[in-house]
Amino acid sequence: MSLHIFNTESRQKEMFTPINPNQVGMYVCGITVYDLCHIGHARVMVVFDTVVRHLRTLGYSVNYVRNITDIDDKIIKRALENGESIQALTGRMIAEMHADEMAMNVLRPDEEPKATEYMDEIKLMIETLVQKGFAYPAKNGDVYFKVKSFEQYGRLSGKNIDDLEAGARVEVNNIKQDPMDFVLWKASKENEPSWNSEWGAGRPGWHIECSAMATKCLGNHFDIHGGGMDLSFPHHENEIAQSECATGEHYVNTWMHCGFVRIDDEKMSKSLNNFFTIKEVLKVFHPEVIRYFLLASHYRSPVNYSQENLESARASVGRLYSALELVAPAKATQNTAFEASFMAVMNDDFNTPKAMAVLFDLAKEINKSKDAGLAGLLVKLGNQIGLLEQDATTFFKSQPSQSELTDEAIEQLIVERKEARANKDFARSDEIRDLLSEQGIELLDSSEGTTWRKG
RNA sequence: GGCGGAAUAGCAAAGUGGCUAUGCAGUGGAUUGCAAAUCCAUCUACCUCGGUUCGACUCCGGGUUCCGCCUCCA
Repeated sequence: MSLHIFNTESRQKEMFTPINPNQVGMYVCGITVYDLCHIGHARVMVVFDTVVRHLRTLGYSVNYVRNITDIDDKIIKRALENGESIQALTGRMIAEMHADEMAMNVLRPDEEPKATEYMDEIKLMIETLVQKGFAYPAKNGDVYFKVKSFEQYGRLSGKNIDDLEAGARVEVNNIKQDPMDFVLWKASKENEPSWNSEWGAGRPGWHIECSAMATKCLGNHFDIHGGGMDLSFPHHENEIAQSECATGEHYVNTWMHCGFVRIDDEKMSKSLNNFFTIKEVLKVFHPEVIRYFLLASHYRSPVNYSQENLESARASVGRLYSALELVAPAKATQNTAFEASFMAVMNDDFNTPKAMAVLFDLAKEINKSKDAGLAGLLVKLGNQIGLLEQDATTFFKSQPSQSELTDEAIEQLIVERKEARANKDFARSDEIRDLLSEQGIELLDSSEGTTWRKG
């Protein structure tokens, strides 16, 4: 049983074999930090977090690198609008991003290189490309990559250079030798942050940042490179061109791209202004509910964000936790068919929806058998994909809710209801149940007494 | 125009050349003072038209519709 991953470049599932046995180098394109992260960003974070967790479960030592783009046109523009410095803006947004990740139970990457801290590597790579004849400085101080000098350009996206030119959506620019050429170094305008270089003051283009950082952190040739679908062209195509021309080595073995989060069947994005930030959604839904929602579809498929879908996800996660509330987990039972299926489906290109189905089958078995070892196994397998990390009671009490009631006030009402029930005053008892129900608080009676939960 | 991806029950979402996916919701029953949770049973499927096949939702071909990329984008 071995891991198979769908490689965007070959458009098929391939058996995964790391370059160095037992070690995996993985680079994922991170965020441009000019605003808060939205649910689309959350998907990339959660998907690749799940990939890393599974690779580690398989015993690989993973070096997970995810960059931060902390210099770019949008950042400059936003800082100016806000009347704050670029560092203040990016520093704030990076802190917010880390807070979002922590809330979502996303493990921090092993390295988070920032573009502004890799200027030497970036300039060196551009220099090499110019020296080797793959790039040229233009008269205005920009430096461009000569797309036609790389014969294999288009091999990742399956695009043909001639078709691209016919598309006529490329920037009109008489400074470039060819309309397809893309910028490696941008001459700075007045009042823009800049770094000195042999081509004059400027800053790097977006594509070269990733090539330089990935190469510096993981070497010229590494195992996995990931990102959102929209990055496969032109960003990743350009990375291949830059890196392979500069180093002369094959850049990446496996390309992974995750699908979009949609709103009303349209891509969620900042430019369309139809996005929900992670923070907004966390106000309404528990982080594990959001994580479940994102993993309940295959990572390459689109997911549609909606209130209904999140509510359904909440009920589903609740079913898993109900089993754990019913049976306190003990040490996980070893060598079960459940675990074998779970591993098998995860090894099949990270089929998390099928992995969930295994979890539900397991939950059903726990409900029937009351087997504490199986409950432990449910927790163990859930944890492998970043779910079921909480105690069941804590989970049910920590659902975001509109309730104004304090825990003490709720307990108070439960005591009052207990007395009413003892006196067979069921009218008052039901009144209290309804009152709490309106606040989103559910009461659960059992032989051991009454407990409550939110949601 | 070029390249790529989708169409599965009320909703969400996997998958398979013949064998119950799974979850939410619904229905009937057990259980409960009433509920919740749970268990048992149960109703809803594979866009369309052809072809291959003993047999296709699954393979092949033609349609239709939707989405993404080709410009910054996760």
